[in-house]
Amino acid sequence: MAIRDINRAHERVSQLQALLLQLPAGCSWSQIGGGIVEEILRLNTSALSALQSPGGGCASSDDDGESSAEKSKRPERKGRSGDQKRRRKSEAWTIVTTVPYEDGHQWRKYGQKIINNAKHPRSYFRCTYKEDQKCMAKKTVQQEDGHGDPPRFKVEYRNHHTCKAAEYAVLPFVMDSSLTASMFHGSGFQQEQNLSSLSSSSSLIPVAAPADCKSSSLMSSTCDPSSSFDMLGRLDNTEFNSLFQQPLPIWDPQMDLLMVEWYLNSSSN
DNA sequence: AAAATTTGACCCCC
DNA sequence: GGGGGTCAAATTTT
Repeated sequence: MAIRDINRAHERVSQLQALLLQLPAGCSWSQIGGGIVEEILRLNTSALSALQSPGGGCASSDDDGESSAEKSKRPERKGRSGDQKRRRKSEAWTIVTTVPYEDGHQWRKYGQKIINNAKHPRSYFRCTYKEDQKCMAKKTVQQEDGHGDPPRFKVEYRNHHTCKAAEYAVLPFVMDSSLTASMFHGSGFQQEQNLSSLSSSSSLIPVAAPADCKSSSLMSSTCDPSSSFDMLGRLDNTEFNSLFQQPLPIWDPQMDLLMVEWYLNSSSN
């Protein structure tokens, strides 16, 4: 479906934009690329709204007539004698996002399951480098019932990445809209000066926000309700402090995940 | 050919 | 038993 492809392109360009923001301030590549990215995002958005005008009832077509009469019996499964101590508590954390698959890490899907009271199946992913680097990170993705247009997904993570690739990963994420809006509008955060000061900071934290957050000056792309990735900015520790009224932990490869945890904790109140 | 996904079977545990 | 997580053969993609 064309709309899906455009949405996908939008996500990827947004990611590219996130990468560009990491370049040093005033870097000409960053500025040129930023302009290009902005234009692509604009084109995507207008193409999307053009395509979506004939109100297509995107009733999720549930094709269920799976007439699998015969199940080929698989050879016997080897007894699982190797019992590794798996009583690790294995802490898990979840986020809600419209971009569940692109989170800066590489994942390999290893299963999909229909869940009892859910309309959509749940997908299971593990880190691509599980084999060669013993990285035990996993995640689970499930689309929430209810919305259709910008579908929202619950992503549950287990185990932090230990692979080398985690060092370079960036995590743009989207979280609950009401929470985000209140954060960006409160706390006397000056919205006008952001882009320049943000891009000159040394250690930056990726932040993304949903469509209904209108303070688009944080980032160069504009907010559009039909896009799945509306706003993305980066904060240094000073800005983080004033925005969230909390000291910024030392940056490390897992910072993205720590930040998500903090968001979630502060929202459950 | 190699890597990733799909998909039903298997397994654990409530 | 059955819900849900995982395995791995078959299939698809690159």
